[in-house]
Amino acid sequence: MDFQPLGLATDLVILTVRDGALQVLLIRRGIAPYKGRWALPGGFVRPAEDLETTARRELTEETGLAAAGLHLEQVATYGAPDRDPRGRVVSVAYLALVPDLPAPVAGTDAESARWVAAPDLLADPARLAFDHHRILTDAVERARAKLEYSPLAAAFCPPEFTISELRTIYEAVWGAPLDPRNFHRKVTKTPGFVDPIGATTTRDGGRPAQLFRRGTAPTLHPPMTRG
Amino acid sequence: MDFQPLGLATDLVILTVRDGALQVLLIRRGIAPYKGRWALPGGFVRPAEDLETTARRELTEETGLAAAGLHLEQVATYGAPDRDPRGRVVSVAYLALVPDLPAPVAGTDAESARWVAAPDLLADPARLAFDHHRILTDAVERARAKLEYSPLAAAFCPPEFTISELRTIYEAVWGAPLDPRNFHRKVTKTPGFVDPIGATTTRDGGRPAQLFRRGTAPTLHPPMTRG
DNA sequence: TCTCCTTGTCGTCACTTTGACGATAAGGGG
DNA sequence: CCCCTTATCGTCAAAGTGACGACAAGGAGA
Repeated sequence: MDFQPLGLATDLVILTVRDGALQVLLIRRGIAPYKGRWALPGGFVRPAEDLETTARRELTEETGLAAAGLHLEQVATYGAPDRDPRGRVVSVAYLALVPDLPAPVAGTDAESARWVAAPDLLADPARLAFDHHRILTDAVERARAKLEYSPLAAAFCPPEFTISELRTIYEAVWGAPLDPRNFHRKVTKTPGFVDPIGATTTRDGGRPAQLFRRGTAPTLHPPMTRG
Repeated sequence: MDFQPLGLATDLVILTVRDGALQVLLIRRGIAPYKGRWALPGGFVRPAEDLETTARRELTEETGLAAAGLHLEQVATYGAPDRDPRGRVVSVAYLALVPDLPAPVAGTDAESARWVAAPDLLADPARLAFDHHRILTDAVERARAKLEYSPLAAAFCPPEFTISELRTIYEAVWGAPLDPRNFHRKVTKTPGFVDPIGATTTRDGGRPAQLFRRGTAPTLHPPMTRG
């Protein structure tokens, strides 16, 4: 066996859609290195703790949300020898998708945790600590790709949602407007994407809209088309 | 910092297409645990060695192939606390796609390294050591998905190949026959998938076939359709 | 050499899906 | 009650797909 001085951590890319924009949860680092800089939330894996358990624990700690129902998936692992100046730290990155709920950044003071618009971060490779810009880039690309072939956009929505609300998610994540009529047709005709709940809502104004729940299909056939 | 007794390893899923079938390179374990069982090739990450460097080094060691031009990508990281009875070992899995070349399992004796048909392995969760069945499952699914939206099938081929040879790759990886005429139309009409080399070959028998090289498109629009 | 066999490549045709966009439905606010 | 907003349905042409016929161009064997 080959044990060496090595830290194992997970970093979280927690995405939500607020005010029609894709946002990432960042924390301001209180200690060196990169003290005072914004970074992805993360932490070390405890002995005998599974990687996903670590990620889910941190997700709860940072957002105050019950992590049980939230979507969480592994994205990639980053292990460049010099990625952390303190020593060898290998980080497993996870992507979490959370709905835009009332109590977002609970449990931490507002100074040190914030939602930040993803496009701004992606445009500036130097704004985040460590290699977190790369992690964020990979995670956002993963999310964008997943919206194409999975019904995962619903993970950004409350349990019951309208087609328009779902479209808002796609537009925010993909960063491009979609035709409401074609989107409606596509979503309702793709088997297993959404199931009508039988009720309507007027919370978006205008004509009352049907409410839907996420369907059971693991993948969409045919997929949604980007660009 | 939080250093704990921890091993960091990489495991390789090296895929090729031989005799029209998708095959995986396995090695027979010479030491406990799982002594005598078949397993994915892998090894520990050296101090100050990048993860991908480790993977590429092992790819060369196991196959005898110059790893420079081979496709190698990270798949996922497996870190269940009990996945290795010797202690906590976290493994980063990589997927390699190699062409069916004359000197496949060089540098090792034939007893301890072998190409094995992937479908057989996938069908029997108990045949591989550790959690390697899960790793293999994830890696093969990744490969199958990538053939849909990327020109990666060419990584299984020699630099110059015919459309039929490419179709053989798809059929082997997806495990289903494809219509030669529709496949030909699709491949040649998808921009950036393949570029004609201007020469022909009769190595497949029958009418001479155009030779192609892999195109430059990173993704296929529209994608190839499975099932 | 000629015929047949094998594989490669081009076409056709019906059907589905997509993108663009007009039109109508059904609430709420003045 | 009119108008504004959003929801939802419909239409139509263009593009893509699946099924399959037909011909091209080599090699093998009679």
